[in-house]
Amino acid sequence: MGLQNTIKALSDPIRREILEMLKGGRMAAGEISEKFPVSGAAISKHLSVLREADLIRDAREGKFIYYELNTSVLEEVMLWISGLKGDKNE
Amino acid sequence: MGLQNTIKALSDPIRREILEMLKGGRMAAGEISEKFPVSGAAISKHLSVLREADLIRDAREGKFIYYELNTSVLEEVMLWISGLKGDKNE
DNA sequence: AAAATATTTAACCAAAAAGTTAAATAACCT
DNA sequence: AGGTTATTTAACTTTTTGGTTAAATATTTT
Repeated sequence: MGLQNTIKALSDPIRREILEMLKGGRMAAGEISEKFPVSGAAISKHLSVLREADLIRDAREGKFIYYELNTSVLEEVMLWISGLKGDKNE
Repeated sequence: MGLQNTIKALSDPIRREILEMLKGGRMAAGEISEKFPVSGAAISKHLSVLREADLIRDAREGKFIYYELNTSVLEEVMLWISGLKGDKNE
């Protein structure tokens, strides 16, 4: 966990796009997967990177696993960047 | 260039540490290099990743090449994150 | 219980990233 | 000019990342 995991998770364009999709609300893994030209297995791995970074949370509902955005860990990134910029109001 | 390059550049811990060091003012490549347990060549490559992302600027002065922090491109990262968080005041 | 569906995990592969040492550049100093 | 210092570039190796297909797991449906 921590900043390193968060930024690493954000460093892939597919993962960022997944997060953007989830901004519109929770989605099942399959729904997410449909939008990308890569295999479901590849998306599943991206989802687990995002989950390990705590950028998303999952909830099984029957056959489906729903994913939803968790933005709380982004605060740490914002703070780090603000610190670098030397902002007064972190 | 763009968000992808910036975040990618930020995703390595050595590179982030370099940026933090430069917060204290410009430093020559060799000075930066001393602080890390990797070769000068490795640091030189990190510096070029950061330079290509425009996170640092370089200026030769005689034998030395000084690097300084450029935080302006971080704005884009902040905006992207803010957008994800759905912030009103971007 | 067997078949179908949704998703992950395993085993593997290729491309990218990060490291190394040695050679090339560039500027300074006798 | 020749030697030393600072730094980068080249060539190469190792590790990590992101992808694939096939098998495993979980759940629902028949």
